[in-house]
Amino acid sequence: MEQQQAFLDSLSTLLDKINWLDHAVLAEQLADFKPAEVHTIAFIGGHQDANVTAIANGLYVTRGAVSKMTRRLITRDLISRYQNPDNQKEVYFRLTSKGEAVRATHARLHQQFNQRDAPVFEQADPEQLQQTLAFLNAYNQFLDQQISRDKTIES
Amino acid sequence: MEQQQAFLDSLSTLLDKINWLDHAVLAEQLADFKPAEVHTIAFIGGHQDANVTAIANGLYVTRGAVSKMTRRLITRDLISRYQNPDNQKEVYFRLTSKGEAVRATHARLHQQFNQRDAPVFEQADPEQLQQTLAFLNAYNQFLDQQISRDKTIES
DNA sequence: CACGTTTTGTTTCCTTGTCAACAAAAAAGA
DNA sequence: TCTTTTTTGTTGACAAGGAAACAAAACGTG
Repeated sequence: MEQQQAFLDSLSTLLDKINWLDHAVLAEQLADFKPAEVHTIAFIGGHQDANVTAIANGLYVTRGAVSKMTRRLITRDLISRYQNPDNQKEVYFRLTSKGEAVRATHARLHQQFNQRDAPVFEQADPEQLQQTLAFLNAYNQFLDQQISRDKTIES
Repeated sequence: MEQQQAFLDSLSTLLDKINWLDHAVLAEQLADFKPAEVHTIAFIGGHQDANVTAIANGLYVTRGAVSKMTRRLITRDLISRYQNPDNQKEVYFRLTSKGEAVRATHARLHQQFNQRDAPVFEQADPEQLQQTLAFLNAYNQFLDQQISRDKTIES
């Protein structure tokens, strides 16, 4: 049990630190764009025909949040909105050329972040790394089960 | 490099899912309290003589955020504020009995969350678990170095 | 001690997100 | 087909936090 708590604490602070470091660079290199804007642009750039619901699920935010964010990105000419002729309900998004430029910069910075942390992965025992990935996968699968079980109970 | 990215993705979505599941229970069992309120109460309950700066560092938020939150918690009679006679600058906090009750409920729910995920830890190879914790520790230490290096460069 | 520097806490404005209520479209079922 | 249910996107009120500017207290050093 203490091990379990230690794991979770380790995990949360790890991500807190990474975000802290990344954020400083992002704020400087993509100064004209808010973090959430870049985040959404990156997702749309990586997922063809993404609609509001898909983006919300992918970013783990509500549809309301996505609806507002996409509206802003459209007015800033970073994404464009389109629909399927035989579906008047769903709304899809794609990047404009301006949005694509942001996505490219973001991808470059991400590689830079990876390089920053690369030593940790190079110095680690490959076996240890493998074991870690395996455990994270197992945990993720377990949580997926829990979530789908929750959803069926709710109904 | 793909391994590194896989690791980070795995990690982020893992925490997203845990938060999702926890949040549903918290919202129901501690309906009168916002997540951030409970979070702050838990920290103060676990750290004697916590001042604004200490809480901010511990929760990875700004002092401004803590200042606002503590003000609210005081008006809701969940914490109380006190100072040291020989220091007119720092402000410390402790839980009221009402706050203590919230902390206790929160602790109980946390145990419940741990029990929910216990199977993952029980079924995992102890060696695998050990390796995972070791890797997380190594990564955390590396980031601590990076952060302190950043701070010295800034100056 | 006195003066400049640092630390601490607060406040204001802005960004981001949730929740809940809603309307319109699509899907499901009788 | 017609009706009911579900899905999808939007909006408004509000919660939460960050950044920057600020005042007051504490510290450091000549």
